[in-house]
Amino acid sequence: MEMIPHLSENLHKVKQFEDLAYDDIVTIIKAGDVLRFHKDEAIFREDEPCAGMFVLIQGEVHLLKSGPEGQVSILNALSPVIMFNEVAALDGGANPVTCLANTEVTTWRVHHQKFHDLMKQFPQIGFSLLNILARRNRLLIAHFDDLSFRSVQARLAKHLIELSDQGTRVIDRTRFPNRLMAARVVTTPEAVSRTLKFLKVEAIIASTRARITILDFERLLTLAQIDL
Amino acid sequence: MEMIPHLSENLHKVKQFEDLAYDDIVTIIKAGDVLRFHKDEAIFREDEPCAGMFVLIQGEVHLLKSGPEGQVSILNALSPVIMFNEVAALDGGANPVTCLANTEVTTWRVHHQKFHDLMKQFPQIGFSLLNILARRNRLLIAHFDDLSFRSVQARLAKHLIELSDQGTRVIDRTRFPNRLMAARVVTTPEAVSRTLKFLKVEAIIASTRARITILDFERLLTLAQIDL
DNA sequence: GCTCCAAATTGACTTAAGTCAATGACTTTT
DNA sequence: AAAAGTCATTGACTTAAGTCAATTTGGAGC
Repeated sequence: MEMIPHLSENLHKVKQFEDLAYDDIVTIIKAGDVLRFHKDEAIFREDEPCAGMFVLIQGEVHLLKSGPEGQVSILNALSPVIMFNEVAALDGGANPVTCLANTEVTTWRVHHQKFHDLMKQFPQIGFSLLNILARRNRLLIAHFDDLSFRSVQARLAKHLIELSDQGTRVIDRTRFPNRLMAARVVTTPEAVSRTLKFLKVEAIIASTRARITILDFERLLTLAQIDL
Repeated sequence: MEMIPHLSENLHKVKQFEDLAYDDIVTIIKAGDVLRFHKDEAIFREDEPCAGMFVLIQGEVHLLKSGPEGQVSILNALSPVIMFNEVAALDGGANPVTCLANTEVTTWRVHHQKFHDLMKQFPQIGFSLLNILARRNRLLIAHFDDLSFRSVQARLAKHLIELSDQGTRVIDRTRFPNRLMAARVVTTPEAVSRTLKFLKVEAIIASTRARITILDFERLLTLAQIDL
């Protein structure tokens, strides 16, 4: 338990836990375990019995759905510090999605019964969970909208905007290979390649094997069908 | 306020309120208003400022997203007694979806600030909201899965199963015209028509202009890619 | 009965996007 | 440096599903 100081610091960053005293945090930490995963390892899989409530401490994880022929659609990419699988932990049902470690990953986990005990003991956890769930809901509704009304081109344009939102206009293709973008946009790597080529020809992006640079944000927004 | 006894009975059926005393329910009712809507009237629209938290008392409402060319994708059809627009009420953001009255409708509504006051006063509301949100989340994840991996044929097969789940093997086409099924399955009325014809030729359903009868549940499940 | 109407059906066509296979470019290993 | 491996790119083809425009159907009302 030499990890408790370190962990408590991390758990404290989880919005649900931010109003709690140090002693309470220690209590909470003791209710769960630290689990580590290697890159590309499955943390849990959809339809399996509830794996519990996780907090991502280090690394990056992907929440995804997999199709009958091994296709993969990514719902969300998570960075620390954040909760996940809270839906299954709440209702005790099967994991709704598959969760893969996209890097070396450190998590903290509580079984869902214990999680319920904690919520009883610290009602604050439950209340802040409401915000998380509301946010997740909005994200999922946005996905529904995208898949209902946007073409692959529009979805990819939107995704490029999102990727560049978090920093510069440059996207490192070794971090985001076509296969990964395809999974996020719900299409194939070939379609990504062709769409990127189109954007390149139109001088909306510059693209080498190593990186994509956004040249014309305005037109990308138009293609993404985003009206401001 | 002659409606209070009637309303209190209805609100009591909302899971969030079931543990509350009569006096508390009266307090809650007074915090909101009863609103009525005609068939096909908009109760609120997506992207507009938070319309508040609603409870459906009577009638049926559709939660939907609308596309740039007037297309419509239905996320959910609600029957009493149930809450809706809780996401916007929680975070105070814009309504995430459009809500249409599918029949004459009676609702009860609280503005989101008052809703927050109520949650403070009656924490039970917040806790049971967690369950609702978890359920909504699972529904949305299922939609994501459907749109990612299932063809129109598979989605329609699934929808027919869902419709017949709630009763017999017979579906009244005057209640569920092609346009409506298309909106639920995220496709066009023509595609619904063609798919129904295919199912008819394959003797999986019988279909007249008035009603659809499911003949072969097993094969419908297979087409819907549902494995039990 | 007949008329009118909205919805369903059907045909013909277009199109976005998936599939499969070949090639090319860069990286890592040995 | 050669070999192997991975990923991107491109071409050729297929296919599911959307579009548009008749045409048909089965009421609802007269």
